[in-house]
Parts: sequence; structure tokens; C-alpha cells
Amino acid sequence: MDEQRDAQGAAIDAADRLFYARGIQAVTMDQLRSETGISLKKLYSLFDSKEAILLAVLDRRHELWTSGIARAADAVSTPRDKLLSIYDFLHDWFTDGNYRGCGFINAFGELGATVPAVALAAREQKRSFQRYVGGLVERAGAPASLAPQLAILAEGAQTTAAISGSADAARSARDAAEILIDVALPH
Amino acid sequence: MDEQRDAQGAAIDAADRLFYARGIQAVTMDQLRSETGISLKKLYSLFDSKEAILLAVLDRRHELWTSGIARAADAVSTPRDKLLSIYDFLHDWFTDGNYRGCGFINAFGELGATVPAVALAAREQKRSFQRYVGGLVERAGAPASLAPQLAILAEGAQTTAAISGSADAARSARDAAEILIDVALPH
DNA sequence: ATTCGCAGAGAACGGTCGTTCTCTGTTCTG
DNA sequence: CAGAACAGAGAACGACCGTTCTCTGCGAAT
Repeated sequence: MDEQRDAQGAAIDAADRLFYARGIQAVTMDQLRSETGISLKKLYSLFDSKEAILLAVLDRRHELWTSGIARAADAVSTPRDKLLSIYDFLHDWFTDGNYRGCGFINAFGELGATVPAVALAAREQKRSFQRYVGGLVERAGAPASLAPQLAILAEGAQTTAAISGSADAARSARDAAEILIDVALPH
Repeated sequence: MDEQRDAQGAAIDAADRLFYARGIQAVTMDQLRSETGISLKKLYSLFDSKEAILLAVLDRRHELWTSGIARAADAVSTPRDKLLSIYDFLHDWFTDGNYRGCGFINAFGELGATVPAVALAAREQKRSFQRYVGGLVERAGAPASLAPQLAILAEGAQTTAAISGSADAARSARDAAEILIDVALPH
């Protein structure tokens, strides 16, 4: 049934928006119902529980992040520029108006200690990002130790931008990344 | 009354431990009562509300962080080493066994959108840290743009260590900081 | 010694939330 | 056209939580 998948997708989109903007426990199933127009009965036929919705949201966010940085990297050619495109992507995100930090970090802080699946999803997303950076670093011909450094800059920029409410962190992280890359690169 | 202040301090310590380990909304006032041995009535005579306890906890955490990095910096002499001591301090913290990320970032993600005072406390703590790094950078004779870069490395190390469950991020951040400092420093 | 005030312990209250159930109407089948 | 399976809407349920209230006992002051 396409209708079922559409309803699922719409529910996930709305839940993502609400969870991200307000925090997960601050969103009730009833708010999700009124926001989507999907009855509680149907919501519970599409998902086992609120936790299942959250995990679907995190999965979706993982996909969006992955395709987002991939698209940013596709716009440039050299591995060096692809690495730097991460921080341009972040800058766009930070200035998007509704930015409130990394959804995985937020979910981890709120529920990571009580809901193991949330901690796992966050860990998986971060590992996936580290692998992505590691691949680019390798193709740039830089030592592997550069990858976690660049990833840490990206993580730090996300939390700094969230709490300060400014997108400047993306620029600072990019500048730092440029220096680290150029020092690490043989030339 | 000293007894009152002791009870307040004990309540704040216990609340900090519980909030940090489990998440704020996962801790009930009743758990706080049984953990401290302080009756609900007395807890509510010491604090106006659970939110007031949380804000006191965040204040205390701010003090502990400030004195912690100051103590680490006191153990070395040059501004360059004082800057690097931040990441050694972080490494000690990450390996302490109960590390679960930066309490301010966690509180911000969970409640920053619904409780303005929490967002404010987080912003204040990050600004205070940025000022601290800025002072050290200035005394090291490096350009001011280095400070946010080093702060971002520290923030990124905290979230990366929290989610990965490993202290390696402190070492990576320290290595990156060393490079950035040495490139920025006149020599 | 009696009374007054205070403090502790936990019951009670009001509200909320995740989840399920009931009831109504509808659509598809024979 | 009759009836059975289904879907929607929202009421209901059971549990929980922050906060307040009540009741009991103790200590101090007159």
C-alpha cells in the first residue's frame, strides 16, 4: 500500500520536526496526532510505540545527513575541497533558521541513558560520519589521524552554533580544518 | 544556618549526579528524596521547584568546570601549555568512568527549547569558556581567531567522547590544537 | 507540665501522557 | 440489499509526576 508508506513518511517528518524543535519528551502523541491529522489508532498501527517513531526519525535523519554532505561534496572536485565542503554544508544548516543542534546529540543527552536503542543510533551515526571523513582523508593522501580531528571540528561547530545561536562556528571550524589539512598534506 | 546550606549542597550534589547520569526528566522528585534522605517538604522549602534545583545544579557545574580547567592550567607555566592543558583536563574527565557528555549540552538539548533559563545557563557557560580561551590565546600572542577554533575542538571532543564511549577524542583534539597553536604563533 | 510551633513522612491532588478501547459510520462482498 | 470486516475519532484507562496538604510527634518556652 502506497498510502500506508505515505502516512508513515508524513508521520516521521512531522515527528522529526516536533522532536527536534521542542525536545522528544516535550512532544505528546496527541500533538503528533493533531499535527499530522493521523488518528492515534492509525499512528499505533503504523508504529509500535513512541519509541519506534523516534527510532524511525533518527534513521531518516541519518539518511538526510548522509545525502546532504554527499551532495555538498559532489559540488567540488578535489578531496581537499570535499573535506572543506562539510563545513560549508554545516554553515548552510546553521543559518536555516530552525537550527537547534545535532538531533543525535540532543536525543543522546535526553534519552541515551534510559533508552539503549537511542544511544546506539547516535553512536552509529557518528561512526558512519567518521568513516566518511576517513575515506576522504585517505583519498586526499593525508595521514589517517587527520580524520578524527576534522570530525571533532564538525561536532564542535554543531554544538557551538546551537548554543550560541550563531553560525560563526562553521567559519571557524572551516578555517581550522584548512590549516590542519594543509599541514597534513604532502606538498 | 549551616545545616540549611549543607542540605542544599547535598541536594544539589545528588541532583547533579542523577540528572547527569539519567537525564533530567528521567529523575523524579521522589528519587531525589530517597537519594538524599531529605523529605519532599524540606526539598521544597530549600528550592522553589525542580527547575530551581536544575538551575542550581547548572550553576554548580559551571563553577566546577571553571575551577577544574584553572587548576589544570596552574600545573604548567606557558600560555601554550595552559591552552593544551584543557585537553588533558578533558582526557581525565572522559576516563573517569561516569562520563556522559557535557551537562550543559545535554540540558540544552533536552530542555533548552521549553525552559528559557536552561538555554541561558548553557549559553553563559559556553561564553565564559570562550572568554577563558580568548584570554590565554591573547597572552600567548596568537591572533584572536585561534580562540574559537580551540574552543570548538574542546566542544567536539566532549560530544565525540560521550557518544563513542572512548577518550581518544581528547588526544585527537589535543594534537589538532597543537598544530593550530604552532601555526598561529609567531616564531 | 502544658501548649504552641515546627519538622518529618508520606498520603493526596490535579494534571498529563502513552496506550488501548468503544462506538459509530462506511465500504466492500455475495 | 444484508452483513461483516474495517477505519476514524475521541473517550477511557492506568500509571506517573510535580507539588501541596495532613497528620503525627517532638522540643522549647512559659
